Amino acid sequence: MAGGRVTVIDIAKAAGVSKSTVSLVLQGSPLVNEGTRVKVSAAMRELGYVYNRGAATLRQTGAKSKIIGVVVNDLTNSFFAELAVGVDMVVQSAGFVQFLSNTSESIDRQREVIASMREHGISGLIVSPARATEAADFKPLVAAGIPVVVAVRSLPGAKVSSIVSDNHEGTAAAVRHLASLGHRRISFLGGFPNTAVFAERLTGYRDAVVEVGLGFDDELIVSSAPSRAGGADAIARTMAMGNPPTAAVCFNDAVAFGVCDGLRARGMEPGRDFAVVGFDDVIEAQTAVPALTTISVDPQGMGRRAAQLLLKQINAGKVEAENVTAAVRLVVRESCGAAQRKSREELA
Amino acid sequence: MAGGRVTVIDIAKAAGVSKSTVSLVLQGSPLVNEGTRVKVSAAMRELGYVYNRGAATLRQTGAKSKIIGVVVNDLTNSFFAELAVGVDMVVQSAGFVQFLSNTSESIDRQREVIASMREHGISGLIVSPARATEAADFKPLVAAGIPVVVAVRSLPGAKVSSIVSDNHEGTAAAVRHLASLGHRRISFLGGFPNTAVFAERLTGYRDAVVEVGLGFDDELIVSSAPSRAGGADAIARTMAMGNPPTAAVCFNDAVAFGVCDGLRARGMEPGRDFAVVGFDDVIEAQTAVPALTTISVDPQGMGRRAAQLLLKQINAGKVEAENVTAAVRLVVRESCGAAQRKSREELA
DNA sequence: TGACATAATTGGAACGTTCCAATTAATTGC
DNA sequence: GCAATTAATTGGAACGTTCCAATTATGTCA
Repeated sequence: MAGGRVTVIDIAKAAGVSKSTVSLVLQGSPLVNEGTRVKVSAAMRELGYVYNRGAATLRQTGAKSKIIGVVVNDLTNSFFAELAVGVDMVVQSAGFVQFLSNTSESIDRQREVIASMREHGISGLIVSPARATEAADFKPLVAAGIPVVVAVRSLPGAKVSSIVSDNHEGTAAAVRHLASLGHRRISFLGGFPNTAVFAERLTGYRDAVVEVGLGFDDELIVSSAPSRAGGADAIARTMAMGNPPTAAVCFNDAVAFGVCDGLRARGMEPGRDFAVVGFDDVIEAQTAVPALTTISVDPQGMGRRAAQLLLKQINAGKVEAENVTAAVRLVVRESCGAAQRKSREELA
Repeated sequence: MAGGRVTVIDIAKAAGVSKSTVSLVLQGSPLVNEGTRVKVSAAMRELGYVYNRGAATLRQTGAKSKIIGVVVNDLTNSFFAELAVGVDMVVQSAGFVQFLSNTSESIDRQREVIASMREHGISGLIVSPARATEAADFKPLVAAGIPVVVAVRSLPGAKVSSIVSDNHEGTAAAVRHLASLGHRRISFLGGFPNTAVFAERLTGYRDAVVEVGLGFDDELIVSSAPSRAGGADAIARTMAMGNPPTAAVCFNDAVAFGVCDGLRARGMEPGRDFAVVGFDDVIEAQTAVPALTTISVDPQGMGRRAAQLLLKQINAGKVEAENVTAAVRLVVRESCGAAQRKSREELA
């Protein structure tokens, strides 16, 4: 059975050539005669040869391991699963293979995972960082010349490439849409204020709100945990104030769902009595009742672009940080009160 | 910057010992003196040493690579994403690292991916096979002594371990539940008849239907694509017959959603006019309207068990196929008409 | 024919680690 | 105080590959 594995020497012997020649055909060199090439290939098939990439990588100076690491903070969230699929697509067709790990927002786990990946000689890393990640955490990587692309969540001072969705434009579009529906008091609900994503989405809101001629009112900003429960909490606090808003753009879809819950608890129907817009366009957004109007970012496309960015850097050898922002688009469904109730046709 | 990487020899020199000693501390051998151990460790930290697992694996006879491969047919489906997370958990805490790839149901892709993993020297493989996978596809793996665990979809004649959900018991439980609600004509809708999963779920249905004293009626079995569209189609054909059923257990949740669509198209409300039960308990099942009564399988738990199974085999050295079936449970929500609607009845 | 270019092949050395047998240093027994 | 034991350490050799310089075979030109 598992007798000694068959090596390049075995097949050299079988084909009556030297191991060097075998190596040459392995890498498709034009130096080798057509006749010997087929002879060698036949022997490989015959003996069931499997290439030992580890040995090859060891010999080659440098780190051309054909492995790229992917680290996401929550694979359970379909947004990140899609992201990983996008990465896998392009990485795979470039002849690389993907090391994927999930950190569950644990920074310790993230450190372990990245260390392990380094030991395995990854030639690049795509990471959607766990919450408390600091820019310095990637210092050793870039010092070792390993390209890093940070995705989804931007990392303030890090000297690495990044790809994030256009948070600013997203919330701005949401505000413009709500204003066009006649809303004059629009809230911004949910999210932890000390994160980069929050800051970006908030300034998008703020800029748009003055752009359309509504004044900016501090009172209308109500932060909370970026979760369903957080949303319910935020809307409760919001509606308790003197001059409550009639619409809200939410930090993300989870918050938006919570806001809907909270509205119903006060006897108000989202979409009819109050307009709600989310952010992310998670799958549930289309099937929920009412279907959620939200800002859609294409996670799979984002994964693909992240991978392309990384591969470019790997091939270039030169590591030069590049920051790209992915376009987003407003998807109008029911929760903003604008549309026709026919969300279901989107599903096919 | 990226000057030659620091090796075990460099740190040996720095610590004033031999490379052998360094290797010893690397593997935590008790043979090395405490004093030298700290000296060496210090040097490692100082010089920023990173272990080269590839070189180590090369030296060690055998394939102890500390890499395990995970191949899923559709990572976009949250069921499989959860599965992967479960695998990652236990694999990770056992000091292994996960190579995850997505095949998108492409058998060619699957072959490529597995070949690539072999080249990288995986010490085990967990795979949820793409649709047309044949048992023979894993022959080379097991011949090479690489443990394989097939998950979710069983592979008829393969001599590998497997973990599948208890399909038989699942549909049986659904039938019993519907019968207890008074239904006398219960359909089985959707799914491709030529798959193992279909066969298991169907016999579960069939056995239960005679067990509760309803006769088995061929007419009540209507197959279709295992998708939302397929479900809509199946229910249309079903309701067109002479003596239509009043309830259906569906091949999976997607089919069940399609059945709901189809019912509404005929002016019937699922849960009130017709009972629907799904299978899988995808996330949308809880948020849909009406919330879907379904058979829940815990994909993350399944992933964990698959990983445990695999690790056991890796450690045992002996490869001995073992087949386990994971328990399922009926989750009663609204679509079967049993539960009282909470707050959403106005949509009807 | 000899000189020379070109095509194809080849033996060793190297990559960073672990293993083995062997060496040295420290400790014990009597 | 010397053999015997134990504790620490060590220098190669080896893993399977690729690279390099060197070699052999083949063809070309006056």
